[in-house]
Amino acid sequence: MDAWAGRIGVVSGRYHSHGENDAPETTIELFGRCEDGASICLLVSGLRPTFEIATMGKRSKDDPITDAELHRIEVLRQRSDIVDVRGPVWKWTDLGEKPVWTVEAIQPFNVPSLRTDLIKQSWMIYSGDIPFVNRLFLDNDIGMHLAIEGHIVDSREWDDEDDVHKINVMKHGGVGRYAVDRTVAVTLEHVKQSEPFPVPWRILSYDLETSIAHNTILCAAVWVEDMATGDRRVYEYKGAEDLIMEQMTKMVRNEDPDIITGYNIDNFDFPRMVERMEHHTSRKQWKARSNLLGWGRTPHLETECNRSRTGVLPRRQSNRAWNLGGRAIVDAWWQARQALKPQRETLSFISKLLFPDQEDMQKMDIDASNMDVEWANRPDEVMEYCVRDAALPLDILHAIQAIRRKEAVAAVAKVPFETASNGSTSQLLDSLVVRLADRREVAVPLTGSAEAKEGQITGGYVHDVEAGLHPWIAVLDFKSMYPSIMIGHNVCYTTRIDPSHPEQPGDDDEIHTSPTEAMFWSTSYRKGLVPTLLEDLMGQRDEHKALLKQARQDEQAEKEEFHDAMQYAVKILMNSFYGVFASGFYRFTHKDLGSSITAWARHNIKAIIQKLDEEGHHVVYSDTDSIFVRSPVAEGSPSVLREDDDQETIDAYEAAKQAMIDFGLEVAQRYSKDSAVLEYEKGLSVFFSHGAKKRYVGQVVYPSEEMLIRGYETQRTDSFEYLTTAMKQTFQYALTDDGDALIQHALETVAAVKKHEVPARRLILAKSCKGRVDSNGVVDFTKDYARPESMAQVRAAKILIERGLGFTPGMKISYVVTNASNRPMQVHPWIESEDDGGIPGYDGRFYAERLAAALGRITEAFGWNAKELFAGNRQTSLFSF
DNA sequence: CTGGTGCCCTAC
DNA sequence: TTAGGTAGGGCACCAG
Repeated sequence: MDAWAGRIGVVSGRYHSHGENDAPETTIELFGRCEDGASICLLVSGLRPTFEIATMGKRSKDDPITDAELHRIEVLRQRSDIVDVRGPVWKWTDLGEKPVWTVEAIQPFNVPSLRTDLIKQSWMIYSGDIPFVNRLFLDNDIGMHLAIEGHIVDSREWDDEDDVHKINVMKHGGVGRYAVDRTVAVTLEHVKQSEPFPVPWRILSYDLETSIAHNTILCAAVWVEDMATGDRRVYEYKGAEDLIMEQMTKMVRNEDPDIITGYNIDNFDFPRMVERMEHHTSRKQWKARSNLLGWGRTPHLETECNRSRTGVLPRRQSNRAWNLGGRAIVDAWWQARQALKPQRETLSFISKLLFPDQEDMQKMDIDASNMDVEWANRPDEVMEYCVRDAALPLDILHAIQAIRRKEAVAAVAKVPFETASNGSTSQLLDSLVVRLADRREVAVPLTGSAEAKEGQITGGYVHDVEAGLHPWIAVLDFKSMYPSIMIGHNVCYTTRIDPSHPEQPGDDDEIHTSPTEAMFWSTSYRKGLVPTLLEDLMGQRDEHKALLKQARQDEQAEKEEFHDAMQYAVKILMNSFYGVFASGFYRFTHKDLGSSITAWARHNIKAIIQKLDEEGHHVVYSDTDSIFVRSPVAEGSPSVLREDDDQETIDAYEAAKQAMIDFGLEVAQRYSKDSAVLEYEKGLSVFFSHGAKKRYVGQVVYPSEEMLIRGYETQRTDSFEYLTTAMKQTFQYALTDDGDALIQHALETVAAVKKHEVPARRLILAKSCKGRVDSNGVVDFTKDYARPESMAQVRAAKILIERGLGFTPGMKISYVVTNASNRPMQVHPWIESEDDGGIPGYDGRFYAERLAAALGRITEAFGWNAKELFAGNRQTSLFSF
């Protein structure tokens, strides 16, 4: 058999159980792509399913193992469903140091029932809910980029008329011939971590056009791209529905992509294909089902069709991401929504946003709401449209660098690509925390074993804002506040001092006591897992940032992109720690962790605010980890420069700016203490707020020149463009203290919309709309909304559904208010393909009122309130009440 | 008209 | 069945 060595990127993994009960074997199948471009299935043998047990109750190293305990272990060893019991090893637990035995089960799927049984027999279970594939990543300390030394057991080009290769694959623990270029067998010890490298993924993007009348698939288009070269190929399918599906399935298995994408495939294309598969076949016809939709990397087998996850057929558990054996399914809609937070979420809107110059990409030449007629009359154009819509998701994923960013997250968290793209935050952290716990001999509790968190913990402190304009504001920020608190105070599940714990500090022990009175060991006694990991991540980030800078200098674009993605991934991961550890369910959670972190944060920031105030430096605003403080500049210093200003004024402005910078840097230095680093983030020549927390605007003059807006309607995706633009202009005037122009502009914009002089396109509102679609396509809103009919976006969505225009739960619904004089107000969905969105006009009064309300908060500081803005003058309103 | 509730979206 | 957190503003709706 040919030896094979090389580097691979892992998309996802799963396991296959085989062997007899008296000689059970479990093989891990890792799927992915080799550095040379070939796809691969790696068969890893040698890992056995295990978990750990210990006795109940408190314990310390002073309590030796008793004969009774050894007897209990011996009884377990005799059980037919236990292969072996090894140990013990003394490990840290929240109830003291305990001897921990390792129990080997027959197969991974036997673990849950065995676990339950042992709990009934009063055993504590540790590491008992780690998915088997994860065990390999943890034990070998590997991530998604691997270096392998194995041997080839199968290759795509080999003929196999007499099943020789199939039998060989099965002999090495496989389920049969995999639909990959090469299948490589390897033993546990030859699976090693490699340096990260850009994996030459193959991505497939597809789009279906379907009949509105019959739900059938009319045609399909597919693009396949090799990321290494950028080469793309297109496939088109039409004709009988079952033939379309069979041909597509053959193509998928032949092209063998690692990642499958499309626009809204999670909620439309995949559910539709499964539904059509079920229409054409019964559950028993596994072969026919495989032929229609067997897109996984595994052979077409009955067992593969019956797998509830990572099998040959696409599946999903409830509303989570779809899964498929050996490939990752990444919806371009979801990625774009997360990355761009767009105002609207249709494919055409996103395309226009990302590729404004490419008009042919956006041309809407097909009436999707009338697809059956369009297909009957001009099938070629429909196909062209379908081909274009299949290509766009690839362009979108490139534009937002979605794949490389997920790959970087996977590399940092040391998980397969699929876990980074579709998994939860706690899975990413688990990967790092559990592997360190194993190395440190800390027992790993089960998820859900922690005491449930009752109610909410108190969060960050938000200082009241003073309404109005404030000149020369220095903005100071704590650098990674929560992570640095966790490091600085050694906050961890494993360092918390519980009054009932056998391990108690003596008088000489220095400990950290939080404002909530929770106590933590200092690092000199024992350093926590979390502080260790966070420090390591901080170091990694600095490294990548330095290499990024170097690559930029050397103009090495690829390297620059890589280190930027890596440093960003590290940042994301670091910021996830607090949230997961403050959650109620994580395995290493205790309610004191989260509340201590936020208590320290509030304590620190309030102390600084008070000290600054005592020094005479007024703090105008503060939120969680930031402080906005008035700088001591010369009295009468200008904070705005105008074109005709004389040199003296310019000099005074520059002097004030310099004073602010000096002040900011000085304060940052003086108030930084150990790991709590206060940074001088930026300087504002003017800061404005109407007096509401989390809503402000500022003119940044250091380190760059820009307008900074937070919270206001300009930042919100459920506002309308006309308001957003008007408000931005208003802020410009506010920051230059030009009250007259500000009021004039506000009055004009309100008056214009009142008189219907504004095109409806500028008044589109959009809000996310939940709902559940059942198998018949009926949408139920009552599970998500207390009163669905009272939600404007639901009413608009119902009109869309009625007209056969499709509805995706979670997607934004665009609508225009057509009549707000009655409650609930009348709304109309905006339909891009129709003239003027297919709406019968708009309610000018409604929009004028909303605009006046929003702008009125700003203009109030300049003497005009919302009612006056709406009326258009101040006099009448004085007498109107 | 007012106050309470449900919901969305944002800042950190 | 399903997994990062809390603080906060503001809108629409609805009961009284």
